[in-house]
Amino acid sequence: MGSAPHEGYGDADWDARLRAAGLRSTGQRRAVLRAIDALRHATVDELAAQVQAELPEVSLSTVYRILETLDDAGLVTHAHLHHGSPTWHVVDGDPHLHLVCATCGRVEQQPVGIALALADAAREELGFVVDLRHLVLHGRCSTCAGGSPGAAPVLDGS
Amino acid sequence: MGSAPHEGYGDADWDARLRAAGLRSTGQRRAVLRAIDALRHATVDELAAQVQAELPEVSLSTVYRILETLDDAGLVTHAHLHHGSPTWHVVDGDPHLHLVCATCGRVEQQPVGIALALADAAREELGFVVDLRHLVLHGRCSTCAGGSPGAAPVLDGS
DNA sequence: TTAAATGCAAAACTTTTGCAATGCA
DNA sequence: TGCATTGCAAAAGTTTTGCATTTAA
Repeated sequence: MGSAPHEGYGDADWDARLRAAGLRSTGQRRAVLRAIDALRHATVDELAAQVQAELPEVSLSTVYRILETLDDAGLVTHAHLHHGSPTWHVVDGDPHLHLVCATCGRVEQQPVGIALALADAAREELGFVVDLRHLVLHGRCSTCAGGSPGAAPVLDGS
Repeated sequence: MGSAPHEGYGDADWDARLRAAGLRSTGQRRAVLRAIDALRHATVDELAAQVQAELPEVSLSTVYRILETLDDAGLVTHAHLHHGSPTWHVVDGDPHLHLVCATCGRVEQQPVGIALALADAAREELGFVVDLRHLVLHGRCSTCAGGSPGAAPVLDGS
């Protein structure tokens, strides 16, 4: 798998990845994969709407079942970026973490590099092996934080 | 800002903290605070069960409303440590982050110190102000990771 | 041909809301 | 007493499940 952030995938790619994972390549599964790829960070109902724009007869329960299957197979993954529904995205060659702004709700992706030192420290000091793909940083983006790059980190309270 | 991790609070403390926050001190609110303090990391239904062991007539909707009120007032907070329900805990003088083991499900708390460098880097390189109180590290604890402190961080895939 | 996947509907579960009764200040 | 809080029940929203039908291999 390549390492450029996002070349876009074609149906043939999804077909191949499904088969490589030992899964049947169905129209519904390819449509869900296309939807996740197109929407980047989407909830179940957003994905279902996108899929149903093409294939109206696809039911919501099918989308749930497909997501579970694809997650188990490692083709997609999800993170709990907001309250409620998890957010889904494609697993490609570039591990990344998510930054979620508590004010405007925007989600940014960043390469995991910024957190490698933390992962090393956790492993060496605590014996804890961090899965950086599931790392979510909550806080305020540069716009909402007032653009002052020197602001103190939010740290009061527990 | 006290630094002993957990001295335990009495009813008088909760009463005082509620009043200091401008809230009425009701039996139900104090019971919810005691339950959160006793259970450390608990979901709504676990808290409701704990509260109802003492005050059986307290309804689930009241627990939801109390948690929202206490969260707004800054007396408690919550994190999405697992799928589904958020996990609640008391806000005391010691900010901490959570380590969640994907294998055994255990939750550890750690002081935020280990992540200060990450917060600094995010602020300086990206202008993003991280709220360390909401930081959750998913991965494998020392027991489940096989105890080998040199294991590579989980980093394959997206 | 055959087991896996899907569509539909119902069930299960979680969280929120309306409103009358209660209780803190 | 007055208004915030609570209890109860119903509603709303989300996710799962059962089963007959369809479909990929």
